[in-house]
Parts: sequence; structure tokens; C-alpha cells
Amino acid sequence: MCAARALFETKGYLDTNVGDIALRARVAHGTFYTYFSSKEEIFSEVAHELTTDFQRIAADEPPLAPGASLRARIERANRGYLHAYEQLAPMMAVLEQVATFNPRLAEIRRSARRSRVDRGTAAMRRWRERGLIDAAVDPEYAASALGSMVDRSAYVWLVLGEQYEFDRAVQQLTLLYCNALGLPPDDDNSA
Amino acid sequence: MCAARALFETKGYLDTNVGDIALRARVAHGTFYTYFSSKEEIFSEVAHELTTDFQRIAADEPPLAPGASLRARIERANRGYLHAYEQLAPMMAVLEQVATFNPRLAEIRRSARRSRVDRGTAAMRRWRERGLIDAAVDPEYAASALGSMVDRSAYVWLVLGEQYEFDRAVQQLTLLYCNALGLPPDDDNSA
Amino acid sequence: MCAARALFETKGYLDTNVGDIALRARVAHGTFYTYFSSKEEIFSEVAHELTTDFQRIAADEPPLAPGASLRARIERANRGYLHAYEQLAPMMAVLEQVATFNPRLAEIRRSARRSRVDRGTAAMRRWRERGLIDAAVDPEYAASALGSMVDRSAYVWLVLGEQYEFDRAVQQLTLLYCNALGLPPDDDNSA
Amino acid sequence: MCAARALFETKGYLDTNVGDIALRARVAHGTFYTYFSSKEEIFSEVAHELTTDFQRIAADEPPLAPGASLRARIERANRGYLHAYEQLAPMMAVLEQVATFNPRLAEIRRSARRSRVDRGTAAMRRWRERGLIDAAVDPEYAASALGSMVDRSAYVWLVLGEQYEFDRAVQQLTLLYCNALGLPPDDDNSA
DNA sequence: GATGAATGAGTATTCATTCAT
DNA sequence: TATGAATGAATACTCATTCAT
Repeated sequence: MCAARALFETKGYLDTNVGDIALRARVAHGTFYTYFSSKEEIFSEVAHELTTDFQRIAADEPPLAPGASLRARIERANRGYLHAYEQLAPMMAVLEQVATFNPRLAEIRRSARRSRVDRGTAAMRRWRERGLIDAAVDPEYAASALGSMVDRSAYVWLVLGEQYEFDRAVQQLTLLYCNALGLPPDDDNSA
Repeated sequence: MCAARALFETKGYLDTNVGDIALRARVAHGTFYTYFSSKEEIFSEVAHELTTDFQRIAADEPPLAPGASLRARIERANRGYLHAYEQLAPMMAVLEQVATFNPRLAEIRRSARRSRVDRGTAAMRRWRERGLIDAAVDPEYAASALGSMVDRSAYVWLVLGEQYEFDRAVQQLTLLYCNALGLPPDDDNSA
Repeated sequence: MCAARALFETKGYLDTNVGDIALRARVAHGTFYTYFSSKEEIFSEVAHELTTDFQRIAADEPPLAPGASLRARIERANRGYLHAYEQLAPMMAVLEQVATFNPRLAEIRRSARRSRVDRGTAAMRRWRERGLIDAAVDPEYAASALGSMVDRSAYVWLVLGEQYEFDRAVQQLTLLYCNALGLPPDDDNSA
Repeated sequence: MCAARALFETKGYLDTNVGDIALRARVAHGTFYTYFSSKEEIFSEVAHELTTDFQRIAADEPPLAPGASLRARIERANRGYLHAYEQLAPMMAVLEQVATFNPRLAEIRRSARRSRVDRGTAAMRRWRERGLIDAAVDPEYAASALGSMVDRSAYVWLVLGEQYEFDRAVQQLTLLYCNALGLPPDDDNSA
């Protein structure tokens, strides 16, 4: 799977063939099928590993001080997301690729997005009830759209190679995110 | 090209073959190469047509009253973008697909994005100089990130099929956009 | 198809590969698919040609004198069948082979047999009504079983290579056939 | 071997793989080769078992009264043959299949047929010497052809699934068989 | 004897592209 | 220009058999 992942990262899904994977793993061509039933299946496993890695890395940010502000927590989440994307960018690009023509594998990306957006929606609902954010903001649309903003920005910067500077990106993304929700400039509330 | 576009829309780039295009265009298989040098080239032409169509449709919104607010203008731009995406979604999906594995064709999408973001950046610079928006917002990052937000939201709703309601989407996207920039709730300034 | 038939005859269906067919036809491997959609399809065409040839050859026996006896007509049919089988034995063997594992192609053999047995049944019914044959003989079973006798004997002699002598075989087959039906030793009736 | 036989019966020779046999026998894949040297060999053993079973079942008909007629004995043999075929039809079908492409295994079927035909020939020679059957009938051809009739009829009914009714089939087969040999309608001679 | 991982030869099919007519 | 037959490279998957443990 290690060999496969490396090849997927460098050549993409379409240009990676089973023969190359076996070659790189230093086993016979047929041996591949002792471990995986198809090219699609091994990609699926790599992709699941990817989403697991992603969540682990994204969560692995320095803990916030107790009672940290909402803004600080959003910033931490954004930094975590960008950190994870930064480390996994090549595979994220391939997952994006595969999702455009393989419905079964698209589902992996879709469910990852789904759970992220759902968590965002739930959080925003709480914040809204507590009057912490702009009442005009619809949690569902906001979670989806702001999720798209962070997600796509990471892709544009880390996959497409648009110029950016990490800390500045985190800071601006957080500023836009908080402003969008109507979070007061400097708050000290915890959710 | 009409035949090709229809096929690309329904089957995607990978599953559309030159033979099918010729068949649909009612010419011989070989005749295809009288007009196009390769499958990549015809896709390139279709993609250029797509971006032209997109701009035309996006611009084809009812004109604003003279002296309309910035917010109104942003809303108009968002509505135009979503309208255009709505009408061209199938081809947009294919362009997205191809851009993931063909660098040459990725360039088409990249330059369309580039000019859109550049215009956004320029506008935000002007608004910033005039003190219309949050001084902490960096025009380059904001134009890029908010462009990503609108762009990706359209993809998620119109290509991936996530539930949404058109007018609500435009309104929320605009609200988040303006909030993000720190635009005062209701202004009557024109840029 | 000529190349394919020759290969099927010498190597059987399983050991004949598309590459060999193309090679023998002196065309590129891929050219095969310009003419046939699959190995199964080309076999199907060869098999249909075979059944056509078979019927043509089987019918191509010297005509009988007007008013020839039933026995003479049965002998002529048996001789025709054996003649056809003799000339087409290698392909008949392959058809038999394929029919054991490919239901679609088995249908070709089945329908050829079906029509032969049906004709036999109809003829025997007429003979029975006219009191020409043993009333205890059931036309359906007799046509099926005696058809099997002739059919399988041809296979055993011409495919499996069991020793036989052509004229003697025809004569004995006819004797057994007529005896089985209870046809009087020497009749001069026409049907 | 039990596992192998069950698989051969349901899936045929070609679609049965060594891995499946081992799986069904609840041993490791490689263990198969501790007991059998190849797929061909295990099939050979199953096929030998089959011919033994066949002879046992075919012989296991109610004994005839002492001094039973020739016709009664022929009917008993036909009934026994059809009974055996009925019980072993799936494996008989596979043996027929394999015999079409594997000369070594074809030999099993050939020798079973050979001994049956030889016995028939010997019997008919005796009957002929005693003037019990039509003198024009050649024992060799008759034993071969009538053996083919019974054998192929069984295949057509029990493997190919052509409609038939057991007792009627035995009766008609016997009638045709005896008629073919020119056996007088009702005799009381024993051979 | 038993295991099961490893082997690697074998093959039908697709399709963008070319070119003689 | 139009044709469409010909091309041939490219590739995932199967499976009987082997052998180190």
C-alpha cells in the first residue's frame, strides 16, 4: 500500500498501473491480487488511510488555553486543516481527481465533507442560539459555504500552487470566517 | 464541436471517445481529424467556449439601479455566477475533471480563475482605500478565498447535488461575503 | 473468418486466441475488432456458416428415382448426413466442445438439432398414419432417439476416430433405422 | 475429492479452480498438491469414480426372472443405463465437456464406451449365431450405433434437458433397439 | 504433512491516431 | 475534404503451481 500510495501521489490514479505498483513493491505482478482485489480497492484503502491521517494531523494542533475565545478556536481549526492539507496535498489532489470519475470513490470524499459540514452546522446552531453570531446567518449554508472556502483555498494553494504564505493564510481565512459569521472583533466567550 | 460538447457533458472526458463524437456529428471517424488534431484539442475548444458562455451568462443579470449599494453589486455578481454555473454545470463538472489530470487543460480553468480573482483583488483594493471594508482584510487573500467560497459552493450544490435553494443560496453567499469583508450592514455607497 | 475457422478446427475454441487469428489473417491485433466484437461472436458466425454448409452438403446427394422407397430415402438422408459430417468433422467437434460450456453458443447446436428432430417427428407421424411403420413406435421418441443414433455415430466415427467404413456405415445405419421403425424389409411406397 | 466432485458438478471443469476445491475441503490452498499433482489428476480420479458408480448403479436393477426374454434383458440394460445417467447426469455432463478438449481425460470416456460396445458386439454375435436377430445386422456397427443411440439420448434428455418421461423413454428405446436388431416381437429365449 | 504467500505466464479488449484511396 | 479500414500500444485480472516455513 505504501508503494501504491507513492505512485498515486506522483502519477495520479489514471497513470498508475497495477504492474508498476507490484514492481515498486518488489513482488510479482500477480502478487498484487493476493492483497487487493482490484486497483479500485487499493485506492479505496489508501484513500481511507488518507482521511484518517488527515483527521489525526488536523487535530494535532497545540491545545488552546482553557477559556480560549471562539475566534481562537476557529483559527486553531483552520490552522489544523491547512497543516493537514499541506502534508497530504499530493494524495488530496488524487482523491479529488478520482472523485470526478468514480462514483464509488467519490463517496469517500463526500462523506468526509458531509461530516465536517454537519459538525460545522451543529456548532453554528449553538453559537446562534447563544447570540454569538449574526442571526441572519443560516447555519447550514454558512457551514457549507465557509467549509467550501477553507477547503477550496487549501486546494488552490497547496495543489494548484497559487502563491500563499502559511501563517498569513490561516490568519486571513480566520478573519474572513469570523467576520462572515458576524463574530465580534475580539471576544472572550467560549462556546 | 456541438456533438463533442453534448457527449462530454453526459459521459465525461474519459468515457467520450473520438469515434462517438464522429458518429454523433454524422461524419466518418477519420473526418474528425480534418477539423481537430486530437481529442485534447477539441476539448480545449469546447472549454474555451464554455468560459466565454460562462462570462456572458454571468454578466447577463438585470442591471442595477444607478448608485446601487456595494452589497447589491456583490449580490448581483454572486447571482450571476450561480446562474451561469446552474446552466453550465455538466460541462463545468467535466472541466473540473479534466483539470485534475491534464495540465494543459488545467491551464484554461486556472486562467479563468486567475482573472476573476485579479478583478476581485483590484476591487477590494479600491474598497479598502476608500475605507469601505475592514482594513485587516488582505485584498489578495480575500479575493482568492471568497472566490473559492462561491466557486466551490456552486460545485458542491450544482455538480455534487448537495441540497440548496437558489435565492437563499445567493442571499447567504452574499451575506457571508459582505460580512467577511466587514461591509457595514446597509450602505448606499457606490464604488 | 477463414483464418479463425482454420484455427478453431486445429486448436479448438479454448486454445485459439484472438492474437493468433489476427496473426494468421495478417492484420494487426486490434484490426480483429474492426470486424468482430469478440471471440465469441466470430465463433458464432463460423458456427452459423457451419450449419449452413452442413445443410447444403447433406442435401447435395444424387436425387432419388421418382417413387423411390422410403428405405431409399432414409438411406439417402443418412448418407447425406454422414457426408456432411465427414467434410466438416473438425468444426463439428469444436461446436460440440463449445456447446458444453457456452450456453449462448450451445443454442446454435440445440436449434439445429431441434429442427432436424422436428422434421423427423413430422415425417414419422405421416408414416405412422399411413400404417407404414410399427404402430407401437412413438414418433417423438423415435425421431429423437434415431436422430441421436445417427448424430452420435457420426461423432464417434469422424471425430473420435473409431474405425468404420463409409458405405457399410450408411447401410447399417439405414438398416437399423428402418428396422427400428418396423419398416417392411423391402417396400416400394413413397411418403 | 468429494469437494472437487461437488464443484465440478455445479460449475463444470473450466470454472472450478483449485483454490475453490481447497476452500471447500477446508484445507489450505497448497495442501491440495499434497494429495493431487494437478487439477487434471483430481478430475481423472473423480471421473474414474464416476464410471465405477455408473456401472454399479446401472447393474443395480431388479433381477430378471430366470429364463427372461432377450427383450426383457435389453430393457433391463436400458433402464439401468438411464437410471445411472439420471443419478449422475451433472458429472456425466462435465466428463463430456472435458473429453472435448483434454485427450488424456477423453481416454476415460473412450474406454468406458469401448468396453460397453465390445460387450454389445459380443452379445450380438452370439444372438446372431443363434439366429435370434436379423442376419443382415452387423454386430460391430449395431453395437456401436445402438450404444450411441442410448448414450446420446440420455445426454439429450438428462443433460440438455429435452422433455421426456422416464418409463416411456425406456420402453421406446427398447422397442427401437429390439426392432433394429430384428428381434421377433415377443420371444421367450434367453441368450 | 500442512500452510498460504508468492509466482508469472497468459489474454481479451479499447481507442486515439494514421493514411491510402 | 472525406472516408473508414488498419494500427498497435497499453493494461487489469486469473489461476495452476511452487516452496520456504
